[in-house]
Amino acid sequence: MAPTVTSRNVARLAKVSQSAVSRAFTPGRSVSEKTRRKVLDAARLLGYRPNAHARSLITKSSRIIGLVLSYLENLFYPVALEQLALRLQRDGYHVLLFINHDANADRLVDEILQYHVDGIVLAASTLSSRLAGECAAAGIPVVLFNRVMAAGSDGAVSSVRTDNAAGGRAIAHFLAGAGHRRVAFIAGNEESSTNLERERGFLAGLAETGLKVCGRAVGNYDFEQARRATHQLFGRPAGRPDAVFVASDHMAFSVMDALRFELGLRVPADVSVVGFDNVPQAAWGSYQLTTIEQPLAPMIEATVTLLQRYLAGAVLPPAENVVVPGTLVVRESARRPLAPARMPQPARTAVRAPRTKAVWTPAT
Amino acid sequence: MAPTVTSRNVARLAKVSQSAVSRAFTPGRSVSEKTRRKVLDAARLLGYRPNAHARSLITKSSRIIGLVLSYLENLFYPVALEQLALRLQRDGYHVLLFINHDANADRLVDEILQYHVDGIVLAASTLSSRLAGECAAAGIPVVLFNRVMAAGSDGAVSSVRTDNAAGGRAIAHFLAGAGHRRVAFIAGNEESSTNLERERGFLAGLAETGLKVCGRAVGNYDFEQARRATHQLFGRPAGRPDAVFVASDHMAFSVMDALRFELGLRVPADVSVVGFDNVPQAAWGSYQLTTIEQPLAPMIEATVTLLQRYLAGAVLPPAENVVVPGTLVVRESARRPLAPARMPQPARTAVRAPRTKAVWTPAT
DNA sequence: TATTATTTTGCATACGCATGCAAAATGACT
DNA sequence: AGTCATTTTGCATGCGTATGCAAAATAATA
Repeated sequence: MAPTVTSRNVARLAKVSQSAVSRAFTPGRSVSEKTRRKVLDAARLLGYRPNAHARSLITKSSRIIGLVLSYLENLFYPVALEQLALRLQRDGYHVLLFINHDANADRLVDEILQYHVDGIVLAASTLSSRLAGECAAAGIPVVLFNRVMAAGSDGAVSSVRTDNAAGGRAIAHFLAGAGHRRVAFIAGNEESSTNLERERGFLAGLAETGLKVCGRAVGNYDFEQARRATHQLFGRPAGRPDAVFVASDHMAFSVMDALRFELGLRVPADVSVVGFDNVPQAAWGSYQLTTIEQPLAPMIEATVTLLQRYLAGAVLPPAENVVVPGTLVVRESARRPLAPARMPQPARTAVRAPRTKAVWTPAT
Repeated sequence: MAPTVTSRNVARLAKVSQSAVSRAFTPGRSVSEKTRRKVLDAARLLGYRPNAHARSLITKSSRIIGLVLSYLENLFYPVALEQLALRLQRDGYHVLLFINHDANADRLVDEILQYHVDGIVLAASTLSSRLAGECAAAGIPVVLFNRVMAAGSDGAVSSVRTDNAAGGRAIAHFLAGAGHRRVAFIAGNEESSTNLERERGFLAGLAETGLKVCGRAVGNYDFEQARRATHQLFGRPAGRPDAVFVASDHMAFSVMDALRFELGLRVPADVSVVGFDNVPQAAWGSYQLTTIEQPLAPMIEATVTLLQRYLAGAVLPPAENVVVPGTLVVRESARRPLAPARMPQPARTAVRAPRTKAVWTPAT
């Protein structure tokens, strides 16, 4: 195989010491312009680049962020992934990917920790508190993306998410304002914090307008299951809902297709459909989906900021839960309110949850 | 920060030597069951996991594969990414992600090589031959995914792709067989090998049935540009095509939306639309897109096989270009032929291109 | 030019682990 | 119990780099 080019080889060629080579490649180190030039020339000649692994062994920083994802078919995650990776690259970090279908989180954690990543972004599965503890013990910061830890978990972990409850509530008022009285809900994964919050906000919003949900089915954030849920709710004419809030855009597309092409219903004439996420497809002509936008840019920014706060500090800052406001994007998949929707309080406000004290303390 | 747990700590606790710890964590090494147990117990107690960077420093294998992608909005890539990452995880490898929007490949290569990845999968941008040379010099195998090197490039690099030409040809015969006489083409990125091959095959296929393309526009694999291309081709009634082959599904969705909702044309009654890729959305009710399926499973398998052939061998095997057959998936977006399409020769055949000799030789 | 302040450089060492080698331990067989 | 084959173990070293420290070189000042 190719003989690895080391800093020593460069040093010899440039007639300087190995340390000089190292310093020439480390911004902010003391090197004269002359030797720096000599080193870089020699390095280019030999095709040398510093070995990141050897470097991380000493600096104790791999400049790698572990990202845990599950299914990528829902465009929300690929797009977020792209943004996050780009943002991190700007700062010299890179994303090591972990796909986690089954919830076999044990092996996953082992694998992640072996790489001594500088941080973990979790956008799949819910972190067990045991798992959070292990990362904490290893001194690795974890940021939950688009999810929070189950209430009552002991380990406090930082998180970034959209204000799901406010979004659900805004949708309730929007639908009620449009005169809908028979409103249904199609849930995602019932365990997930996103679904719990969206549903809670939705029900609360309905209650504020004197409504109750008239149908509920579970789509589990899956395209096919959402289709079945649609048949379940809209299969028989009797007592059919005239509006439905679907817990994610990805499912909402399935719902619209099923309504139109399998059940012969018109959207929005017969049924109003509202989603959540505002993935790119929501703007496509075939769907024109009214939905709550999850503002990716600020979410990514918050994620990176949280990570950096960890990386910078000698002392570990407390866990923080960032909540970003979502925006109702009105398109054509749902009837519009005649008058602007009335809401007791503004549904979208920047909410910053009270900082949770970190339970885990840095081991020296 | 957390004190790093090393193999020495474990060794001390387990009352064995550091080498014993190392061996206990390396399958296939000589350790008695007794000490192995002792070591694992101590390791669990301390929360020890071997440091992948230190390990890779010695073994000269990072068990990391670099994956270069650009835009993830076209679902083909996220899905491929997911499959690939899963497949590699099974073998103990992991994916380090590089997003490459602008074609600033120089910095990219520097970054990748620093991590001493065991291999590179390139699914974005076309590798300049200079770049291929650098990877070769560093002894890092490169596999192009869904693309090939520009003809005439000196560096031979392995690749895996669908038989794009055969696919384009099959589509031509399919459309001609359905009685279409005014057939247009919407190109992707005109530089890309995928587009070149698909277009070439399409034109060849049309020629075989005595047809010529009656319109052509460029969508550059972009949703919005595909929309504009559609207006360009179908904007005026005079001489309007009655069928169009769009170089990717992702663009085809845009084309269908534009035809239906902006130009008031019916698909397939007024215009037949055919795509390429068979991304999940192609099966969705709103599109029901007739398209060529890129068989992901065999493509991933071939990619991994190629990589492993490199990783295993002490001597570098020659570059190999794997071509996998695509399948025409007939749905509702295009008129169907009355009689089964007649084709001089079967359009889908497993073609394995002649092995290209590797131009670069291993440096020792 | 002599003296001091400042920058640059090289030396030596450590990061955490795998591995060749020889010593020790174990097992097999007279 | 004694000899030999085999397995297990520990020692020592090196992978490629960063960094503290002291020596050397340079710049600044008198």
